[in-house]
Amino acid sequence: MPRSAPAGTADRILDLAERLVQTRGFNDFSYADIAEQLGIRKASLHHHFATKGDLGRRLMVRYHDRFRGALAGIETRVQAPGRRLQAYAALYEGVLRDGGRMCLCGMLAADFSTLPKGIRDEVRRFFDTNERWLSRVLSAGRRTRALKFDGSPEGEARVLLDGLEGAMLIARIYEDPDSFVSTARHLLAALGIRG
Amino acid sequence: MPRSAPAGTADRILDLAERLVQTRGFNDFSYADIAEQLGIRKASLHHHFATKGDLGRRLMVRYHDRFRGALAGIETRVQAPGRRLQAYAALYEGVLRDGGRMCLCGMLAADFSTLPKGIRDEVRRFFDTNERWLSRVLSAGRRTRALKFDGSPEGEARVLLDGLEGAMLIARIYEDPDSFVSTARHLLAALGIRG
DNA sequence: GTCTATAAGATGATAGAC
DNA sequence: GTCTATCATCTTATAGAC
Repeated sequence: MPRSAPAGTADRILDLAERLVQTRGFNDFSYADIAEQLGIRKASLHHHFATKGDLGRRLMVRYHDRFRGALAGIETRVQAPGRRLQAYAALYEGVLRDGGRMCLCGMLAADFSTLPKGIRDEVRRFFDTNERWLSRVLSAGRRTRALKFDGSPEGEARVLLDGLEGAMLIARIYEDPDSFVSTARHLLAALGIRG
Repeated sequence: MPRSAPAGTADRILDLAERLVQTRGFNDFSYADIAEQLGIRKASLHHHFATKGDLGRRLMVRYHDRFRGALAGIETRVQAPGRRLQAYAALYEGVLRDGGRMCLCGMLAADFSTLPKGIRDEVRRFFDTNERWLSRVLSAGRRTRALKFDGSPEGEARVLLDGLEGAMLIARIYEDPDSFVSTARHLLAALGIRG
């Protein structure tokens, strides 16, 4: 397990790109934006990420990995299915409150038709991961009667995912994170989870 | 009430721009795209819409007007609150099935931070209209016990709006309109509406 | 209302020196 | 690994003829 020390230029580039994609979209930031904020020249960025498609794909992979880590962390720290879903929603809330960011993959979903194929595949995989995780939590929760819902866990997982992404999307334009929290609470309450 | 005859160049421009924004986003289409599809030169477009911001704003106003018309149409044709909400969801479904389009305003919500102020205001107004309409239907529906929900009509309206927008956003990347329909059904079922 | 011509700026990307 | 210099291309927008 080498390196994790002074962050590395590549990671600092990804940090800046991540924020830019989350707030402006994939096509509405440029190498010039990153170069300026990093205090480096545009040409140097190409040494770390040959093309913008490259940058985007590796950005997605890192985000996906981190998100998987966050989900694993929830499973370690939190046991009750209802609390796990609350912690899940809190992940989204944190992103939204951090500078009015959109979920990286929600933003890329909007940009989808203009993305290089490699990035598209990663975006789908991200949502697959989320849906599977939610399905498992929902399924286990219903088995122990901690959660209640009709229909398939997969369908219910999609309702949650759709609702949280949409709530984020719209709360952003009103600069009103509380609106997101309200919808999240409604969605969880429908499963029998009390705030 | 003059004119509605041969569509007019301005309206044909808006038709093309509308589809482009809904599929690619506001910053990812150009005057060149429209000029090509319309068989006209780029410079001629500026005669009808001086700037791209102009085009976007007038696009929003037209979309908002039409949507208001569609909502009024539902109120005329459909009486039961549950059916009205089904008809409302069907509006979204129609857009999604028409070439995998995103709701115009959902797309502009993603583009929000890069939009000219005039367009931003129109996008917010659009969502305001939707939320008010939904609130009224929900409120009336609960009064007659046709619909059931806890909390405020406004909060419930936002849950519906968020859910439908998010369901559209994600169904698009899987090219799976049925996924949207599934989430829409779940959301309506939670209000006591049976398909 | 549409055209040609043109402008000024941004974009992602490359070559080659240090 | 970063730099300067350069590139072709695309972007919105304008001037002025027809």
